[in-house]
Amino acid sequence: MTDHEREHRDVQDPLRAVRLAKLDGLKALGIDPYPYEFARTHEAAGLDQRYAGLAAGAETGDLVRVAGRIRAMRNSGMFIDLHDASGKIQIFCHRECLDPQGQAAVRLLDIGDLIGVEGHVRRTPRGELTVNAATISVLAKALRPLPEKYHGLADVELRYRQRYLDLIMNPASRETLRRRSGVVATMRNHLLARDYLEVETPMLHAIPGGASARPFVTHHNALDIDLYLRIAPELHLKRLVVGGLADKVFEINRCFRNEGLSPRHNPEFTTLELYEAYVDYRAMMELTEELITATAQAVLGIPRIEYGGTGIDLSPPWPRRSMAELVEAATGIDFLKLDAAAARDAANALAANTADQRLSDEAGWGNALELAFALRVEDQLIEPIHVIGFPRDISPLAKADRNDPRLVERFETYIYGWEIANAFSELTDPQDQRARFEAQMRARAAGDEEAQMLDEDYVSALEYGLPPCGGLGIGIDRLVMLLTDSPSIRDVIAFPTLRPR
RNA sequence: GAGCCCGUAGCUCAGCCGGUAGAGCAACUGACUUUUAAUCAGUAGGUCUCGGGUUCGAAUCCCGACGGGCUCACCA
Repeated sequence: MTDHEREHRDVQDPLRAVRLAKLDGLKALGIDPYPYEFARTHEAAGLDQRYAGLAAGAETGDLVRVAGRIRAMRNSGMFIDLHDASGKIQIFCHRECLDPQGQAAVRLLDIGDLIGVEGHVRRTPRGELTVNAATISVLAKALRPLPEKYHGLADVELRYRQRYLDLIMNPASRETLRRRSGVVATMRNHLLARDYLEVETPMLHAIPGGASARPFVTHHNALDIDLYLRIAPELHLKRLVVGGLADKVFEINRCFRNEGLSPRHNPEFTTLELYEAYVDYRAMMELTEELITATAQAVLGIPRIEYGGTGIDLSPPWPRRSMAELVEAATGIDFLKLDAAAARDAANALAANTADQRLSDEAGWGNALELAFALRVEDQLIEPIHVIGFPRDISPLAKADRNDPRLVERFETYIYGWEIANAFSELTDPQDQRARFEAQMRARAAGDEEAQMLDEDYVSALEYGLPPCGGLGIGIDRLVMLLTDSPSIRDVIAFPTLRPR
């Protein structure tokens, strides 16, 4: 169906025609169905709280003004359930209290309309807190009907495409997105309280760096150049530390990766990235634990989550185990004792039983260890854990391990088998950084589309001197999934990417 | 990108064993004036996602397209 056909059908829709006729009826009464303001005195939850002690059957002389969306009408409109963002309040429309224009207007109201009501507060004999409407203001006439009141909007596609309807109908959807806001606010406040400076760095990059991923390409007309939507803010944030803008910086914002969609991948997703001068990755482990337990505490009240029926205790400290150690525990193979060729063979042997990927002959020792980890360890890491001892060849921006040149000072934090955080002792040696980039460029030339590109200006920045520095990234969407028991990333993103209809 | 599953009234769903489509809610008409998914009586509402095919006959069987979900691959 084309847009034009859909629009035509909407115009033909009898349910819509009825509402349009009522709209005209309201105008005929001299009522503006789309007015400019309504001065309300209370939200529903505020009234509930204030009148918690009001006895059933009791009336008050208190005049209040409330506003919200009509969600139900009973007894031919005599009782109206009015919902606002805070909750529900019942409205009573009776000729003994409601003015004549209000009585006429009620007959033209529909479920879904937004109205404002002024009236006295009472509690009905059956115990429902109620406003006896003296006047009714139409605040927005709805031309489309709401979904079914009991089952709500269940169709997942419609829930994502018409999130506004989902939010009207499904309290759980409102709760999830409110918790998301709570997570972000908690992290921001936590970092600001620790003297981190919040900054914003470019979304449009000439060279997409800071991660291994395929970027979106776009075009700037005036400059006539292609630009890339950023895959990570990392390199710009460290430039700010080089400049001494602050010793601690952070950014909470979107990244874009041109890869497949899944219940755990949206093309645009939100990360927290932060950098702190003069500390190493061990400080980042402590900070990760602080931030995540603080958010759980803020939105759940306890440092414990329940995800898909699995209870997970987030209480710190979390164990720190090396990738090689975990792989050996799972497979009996000590990759630290293998050379690159043997490691490749061992990892490929682990993949042999499944349809999994295999390593090419050029793959390094680190790629082999990483594959073994992904195949045999990753999804077993349910309780929070910091995986340390990452291979150097898959970590071009991390400083070498102090004791083992094959490794770097990097960790990833896993919860429920998902990578939630990724952090390093940042590589600050410009010559080493150039060599790492060059190795990436060779991998790229060999066909690895996700290998990182050489960013000359970033190397220049390092040549002016980046202090010893810890860096940390936390994936906000997945963290929110865990904290809201959401099975799909689309549940925690208000407007997830969908194919246009 | 591959495999499996789904698409019926505005919404939630039956019907799928082929015989021209049904319920509840929403809407409309009326009753009822202290209800709580209000109730009662009645009315109206459908290119069964779209396009082909098989058949006397297709919502139902087959093929294709479109949209979605899940799994896998890439990845956070």
